Amino acid sequence: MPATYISEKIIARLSLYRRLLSNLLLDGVQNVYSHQLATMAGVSAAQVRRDMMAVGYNGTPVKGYTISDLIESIDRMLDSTHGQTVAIVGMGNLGRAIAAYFGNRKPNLSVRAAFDNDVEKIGHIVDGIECFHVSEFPRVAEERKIEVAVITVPAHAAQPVADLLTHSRVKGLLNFAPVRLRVPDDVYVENMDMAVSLEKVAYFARAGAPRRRGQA
Amino acid sequence: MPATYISEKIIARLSLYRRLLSNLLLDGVQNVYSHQLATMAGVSAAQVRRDMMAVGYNGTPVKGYTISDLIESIDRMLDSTHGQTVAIVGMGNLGRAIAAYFGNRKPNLSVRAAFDNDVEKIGHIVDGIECFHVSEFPRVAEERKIEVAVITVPAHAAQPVADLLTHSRVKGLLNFAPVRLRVPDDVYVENMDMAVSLEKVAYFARAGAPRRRGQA
DNA sequence: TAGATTGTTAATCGATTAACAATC
DNA sequence: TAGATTGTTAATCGATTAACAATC
Repeated sequence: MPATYISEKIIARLSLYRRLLSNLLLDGVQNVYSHQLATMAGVSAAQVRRDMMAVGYNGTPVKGYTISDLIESIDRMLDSTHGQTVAIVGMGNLGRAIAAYFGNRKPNLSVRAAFDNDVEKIGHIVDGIECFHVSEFPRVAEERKIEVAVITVPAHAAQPVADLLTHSRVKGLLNFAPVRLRVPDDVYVENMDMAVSLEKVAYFARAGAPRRRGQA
Repeated sequence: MPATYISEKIIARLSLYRRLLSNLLLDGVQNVYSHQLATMAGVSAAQVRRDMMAVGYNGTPVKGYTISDLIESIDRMLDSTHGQTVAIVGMGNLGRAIAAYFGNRKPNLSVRAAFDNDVEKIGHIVDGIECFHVSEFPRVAEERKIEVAVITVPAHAAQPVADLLTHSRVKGLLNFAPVRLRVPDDVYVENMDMAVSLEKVAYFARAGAPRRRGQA
């Protein structure tokens, strides 16, 4: 692993920190200490300080971290300079819910197209997002420079869809289908496996919640 | 940690194994080797063998694992003997999508009630699930023995809802709201943070997918 | 038998925390 | 200054894998 090795976990934490910091800023708070941010994020203060190191942002012993500057530093780390375009594939219940959730919230990471194989849905604009037939994906992906896709199709359709997407320019998938996708090495897949997650919750509701490391 | 310490990760893997094994069984496959299951689950063969130890199930060098017996062993580990009841709180787009997704699929873990604060929705049956006003949660939770809840309310409502649920008998939460919930120590929370996940995917789509340990 | 796979331990790996001199 | 917090290293922790005798 190179010196600049960035783990998946730190990226997740940075994304969370950024949201928490933005909310603080809206409340008029301007500085924050590592232990405050740690409490909000559910991690240890040492973890926060280490993450700040990774971001390359320095605080001061007296004022802690300046929130606005810190957000900028996280932006530099997480955000693409040119912006990224997201597509949602599968406009069933879940796909539409996610379209509503993500629809045009951030300029830097915006949902710009939806796809389905139901002819009824095609051509319509749902939550401000234009809907195409799946077969049009290669063309639209090229036009709109789609690099990231959310898969919300039924389980049996997920692998063929993933194949189609990765043959276009897609390099990242957020997969809600209860299937492990086979993709090329250079494609990143994050599985949102709701069935597995619910079973985990049910298990620990019964067996008792395990102590987590970060929570002293 | 006691000798019987069971981590969150192994529970997630067992849940995944079980689904994969069920699918194999439907295809008429009766036995499976550790390396086969490992490939399907995206983990190493050694990991699978260690997990089988944790489950207490023994295979044989010649036939590997007998799928039907293995599923039974996983059932014994993951499932409650008396069944568990799930509620969905927040019947917006996402809540309804999840209701449709989980609605009455498994007898052992069934969604038995939904809650919202919109008077329009109350009294209706959506996807076979009865909908109540949130204020009725304590009563209905007691009647239907609800131990697990899925939170799909807007961010600002999530903490008050979590407070209400944990004051009833709920011991496990699957939280879709982009908020870290404060809950008593004995309540387990699994966060499904879609915004964080999407940002992770966007980052690694750009930076290149990291090598994962399990994937040789 | 011969050979692939198993159960199981020891070694490895990576992430997290504890600790503390430096800092403002 | 006095005191709380920072950046940073070393120690700890837990999870994963490598390895191999035992097995069928």
